[in-house]
Amino acid sequence: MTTARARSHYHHGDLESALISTARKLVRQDGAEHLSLRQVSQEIGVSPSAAYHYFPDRTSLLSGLGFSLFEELADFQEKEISKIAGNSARAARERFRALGRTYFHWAKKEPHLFNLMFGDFCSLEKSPQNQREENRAFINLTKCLDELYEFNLISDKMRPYGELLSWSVVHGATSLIIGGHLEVEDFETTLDAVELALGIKG
Amino acid sequence: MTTARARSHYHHGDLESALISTARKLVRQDGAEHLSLRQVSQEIGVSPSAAYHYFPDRTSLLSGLGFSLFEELADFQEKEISKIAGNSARAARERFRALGRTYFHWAKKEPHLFNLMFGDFCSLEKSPQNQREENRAFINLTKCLDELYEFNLISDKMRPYGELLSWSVVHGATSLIIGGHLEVEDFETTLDAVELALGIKG
DNA sequence: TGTACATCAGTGAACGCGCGTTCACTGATGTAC
DNA sequence: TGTACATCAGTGAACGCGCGTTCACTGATGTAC
Repeated sequence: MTTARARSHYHHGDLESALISTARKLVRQDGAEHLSLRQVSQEIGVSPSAAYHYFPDRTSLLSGLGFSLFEELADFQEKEISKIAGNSARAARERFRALGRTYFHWAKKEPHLFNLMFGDFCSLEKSPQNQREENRAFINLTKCLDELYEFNLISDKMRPYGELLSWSVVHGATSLIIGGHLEVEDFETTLDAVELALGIKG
Repeated sequence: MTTARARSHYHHGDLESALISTARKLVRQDGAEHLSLRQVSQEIGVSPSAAYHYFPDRTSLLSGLGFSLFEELADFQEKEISKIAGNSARAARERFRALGRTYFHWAKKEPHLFNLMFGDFCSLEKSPQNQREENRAFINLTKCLDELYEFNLISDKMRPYGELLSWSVVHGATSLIIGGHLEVEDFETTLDAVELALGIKG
């Protein structure tokens, strides 16, 4: 970006990604509903109309940001998972919990961004891109459950419900906690409950 | 309202509740972020400043609406539950599922309202009133789980997780479905999973 | 290597808008005597 | 029962604002010859 910017004062060089990252910064602070194109442009130091070369309107900038956030979450999860090495049952269990924890921690750290991804379902049209990134996270979950299953840590009866149950519980607890309806401590208890439910422990 | 309105053309008679119910109507259509006091006033046929006798600002009107929505949801759940009579294990199970279903159906029918209650966590300050109404729904859940427990339908091991697990799963699946990340059919599967998890069936 | 020119990526002024909120006001109400 | 008056619940004009979006434009770039 520094080099790109050095090219010229007139041409920004990488405005599209600057728009996304500045939008990220502002949504992070104020929430998606307060994002304005003018504010984004001003922050970058570019005229208000420049953005229209990249996004037809405000909504599609938010969509673009949404996509990049799904990427970001998946990256974050994969990075954390990869820290837990080993082919043991123990490691598999830890990876499973890590998967849930990273989801929660990310949301807890960035509630406004989380809300853009999952809360403002109406302003965010469901693009095929988002679908794809979501699948990436979903595939990670499936891999993790398969691994547990191979170690006989999930009962046959429960395995088919693995993805749906895990994602719903983790997402639900996360939402309710950042919404102030449950306590932070409840998250680990919830993970315990899922493990018990799947037969992983107990 | 008709009689109250008939009193006079100048004095509305019941403006406070008219503000809430009109706000409800508009949020229902357009989402909370698009609610404007001017629009609400205009809809009622009252000057834009009249609302300030009842709500100090836009945000507190939304809070007021939020409170009334928690009431509404609890009412709806209680009404549906009460349709299922009987002191049998079977009835208890049906009441449990009904509790989850009403939550989901309500959200599915009114996604914008649901989003105001649970999604826009940032704009809605957590009033003691909301707390109370939420408790009402929570108490219904506890009663239902206790009943199942008395019929030996929940294992000792899982009973302590009952509320947390049920609420998280139901809330999570609901959010993900109205957000377009899961399919409508997944909701019943999710309920099956919770029942299996708690030991209610299987 | 130098130049003409199409294309790209910005500018900046202007549009019309609806918004939240304030203020001094006034019409209606109901109560005390 | 009638009247004076404090209180309540509205009015409507005005404020200043930031917004999304459009448009004709221009400066920079890079490519073909």
